[in-house]
Amino acid sequence: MSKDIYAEVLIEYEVKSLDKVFTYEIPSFLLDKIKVGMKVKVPFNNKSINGLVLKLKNSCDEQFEIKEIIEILNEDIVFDDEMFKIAEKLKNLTLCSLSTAFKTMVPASLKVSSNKKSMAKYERLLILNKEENVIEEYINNNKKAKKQIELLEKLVSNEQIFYRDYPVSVVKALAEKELVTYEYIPKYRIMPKEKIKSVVALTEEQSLVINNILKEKNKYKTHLIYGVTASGKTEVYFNLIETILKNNQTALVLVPEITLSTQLIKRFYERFGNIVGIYHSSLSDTERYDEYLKAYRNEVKIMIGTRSSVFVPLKNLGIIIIDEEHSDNFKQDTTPRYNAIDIAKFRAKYHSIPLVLGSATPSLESMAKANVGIYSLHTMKKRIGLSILPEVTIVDMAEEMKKRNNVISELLKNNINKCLNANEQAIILLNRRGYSSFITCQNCGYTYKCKYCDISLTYHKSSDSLRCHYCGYTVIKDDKCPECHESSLSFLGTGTEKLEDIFKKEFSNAKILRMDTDTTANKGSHEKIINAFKNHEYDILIGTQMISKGLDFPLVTLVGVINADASLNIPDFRSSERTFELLDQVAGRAGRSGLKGNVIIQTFNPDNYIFENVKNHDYESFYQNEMAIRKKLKYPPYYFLTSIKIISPEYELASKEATKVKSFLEKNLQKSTIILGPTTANVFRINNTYRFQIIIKYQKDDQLEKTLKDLEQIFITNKKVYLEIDNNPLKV
DNA sequence: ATGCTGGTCCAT
DNA sequence: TGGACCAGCATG
Repeated sequence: MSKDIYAEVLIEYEVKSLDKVFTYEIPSFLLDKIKVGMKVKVPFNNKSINGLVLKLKNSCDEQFEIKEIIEILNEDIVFDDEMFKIAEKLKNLTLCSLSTAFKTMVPASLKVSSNKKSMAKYERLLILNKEENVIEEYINNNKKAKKQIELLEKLVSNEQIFYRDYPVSVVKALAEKELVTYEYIPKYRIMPKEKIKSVVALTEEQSLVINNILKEKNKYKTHLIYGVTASGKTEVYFNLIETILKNNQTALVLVPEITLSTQLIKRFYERFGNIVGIYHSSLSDTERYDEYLKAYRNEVKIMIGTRSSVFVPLKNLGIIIIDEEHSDNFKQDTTPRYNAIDIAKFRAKYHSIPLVLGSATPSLESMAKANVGIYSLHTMKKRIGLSILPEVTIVDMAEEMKKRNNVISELLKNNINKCLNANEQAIILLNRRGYSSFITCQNCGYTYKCKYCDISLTYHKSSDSLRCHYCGYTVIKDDKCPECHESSLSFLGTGTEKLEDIFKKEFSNAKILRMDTDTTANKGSHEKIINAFKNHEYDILIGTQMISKGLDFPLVTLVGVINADASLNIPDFRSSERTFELLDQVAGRAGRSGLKGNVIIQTFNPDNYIFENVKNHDYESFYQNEMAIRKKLKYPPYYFLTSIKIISPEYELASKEATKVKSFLEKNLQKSTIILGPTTANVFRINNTYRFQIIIKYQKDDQLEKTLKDLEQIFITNKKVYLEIDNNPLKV
């Protein structure tokens, strides 16, 4: 048999025009070393660049000059068959280049490993450096050094002590005598020394779900766990994973956002110890790389992470769990626009294992699939422990306006006061950050708008500036209207920042805390705010949707929603679904520890059907109502969507090309497919580029994939017009 | 993506 | 006539 002396190499440049393979010769000194899936350095266009070996072959009938591979780059990770197939899948789902697909799947530092470790996120854990009898002896001989002895005794009794827990002098003294030393431990991996055994007795409901899923643990199947809040989904996950581990398999757990899941992660550590890995975007590059490698080397058996961890190469995968499956965060909103759930399905299929989706408010798509039997549905209706569902009241703000209660209704005000008097806590939701959402001149009607985008600027009082929430463009506010030079600028639309001011005036004796993207910009500030509120250092927490999820504050008995219309009026067919979910979630923050909870929702549209459903905590009715609307309007889950944006810095060009795209689609897609547009996109101008949008609605169209690929091909050479194709977009 | 080619244009 | 500049092209 002749040796494979040629290699097909994928070039690392992420451009569509280079989305093909180039053949290289393998030099003799690398002949038996190069394998498919390795990173190599190759000469390309008079430069030496990185590439990935896709295939080996022993002949090459091509007529051009063939160059030699220079060297092998990183041998830590060699892509296996599954990774190749995932990359291919990702490419087909999102129409990205293969190179982009691979880059998306691996941590950034896989390029070339820079071995410098940042210690920033590490803690120094003290450990005893001598036999216990030596320590005892030291303790007996040095009775005066109280702090030192206290430290040593704690260590002897297996307590966790960190370098920072004691004065430097104390630790140094002991370290110099070589009695203690320390090791660096990644902060996020600090866990209690004792694992907590599974002591929790399962409810009947929980056991049933577990058994039903495990019955089919050796085949691909998507399971939807529809479990109301506090029904004990986590315990179900734990039990599933325990069984999988016993089988020598591994588990992948996806969560929407790591900052909201610290509680869950802690419980995982307590339960499973150091076989748990964490993977998300706020780890440093090195840390991400480490975690990735640990999974690859089968050193961690459970990986918890956000969207991108769906690509982590766990060995012998046995189950994939996606918690809060309805979350938008599983879909990436930059290219490649993939949905982690789709990738999870692909991997589950590849391994013939179960995929478990869990939520208290499943996405309509998932629930619809469960209802027609594509997913198997597991329902958990019973709440565990003390928590009782709070009472929800809807307030008609039109009525309140007549009484001149512009922001805070009488009912909300009374309830806040009641809450404060009882020394309990309140959460106030306002889904709009900044001070006021726009500034208009009362004299001439001038409104501040972004220079580059088609968006009104939001006023931020703390910096006395106006900011574009799309591109970040910032200007300082003038004292007078820049148009007519009158002092008639007025602040319209209330944001969290203004609300904080209003609350501070209205409830002057209460301690008020605000949480939104502006107050959580710094690392760790998110946790700080949560902890401060949990410790009852504050009475009222004001925030955007950030405060609606996953948080558990036992003393919160009141939840107020200032303006439910803010999210309801977003021009998107999913806005009702998002609002229901948001309100249901935030309502769940009230009364979690046996205290009775109250939820007050203010709206100008009290007749909207979703409020009735929110009031009764009635997901099923909401589902029925919303499904009827989706059916009528031909939206998902009844139809699939694809969005195509045609983007150009030249208005005329964008418009013209958009029309051409439309006729191309009409020519090539099936008759049953609906093509809408082109219309100007939701935000027509962003960063000085104009965007038109075409929406494709279809139930089944065999021509779609090919047509979209052809369309991309046509635009490859067009440097002035850019296409943005989004299959199954979450936001239209 | 990016280095190379070959053309245009203009000052020397 | 040489060089600055740029669009178009090929990259193994």
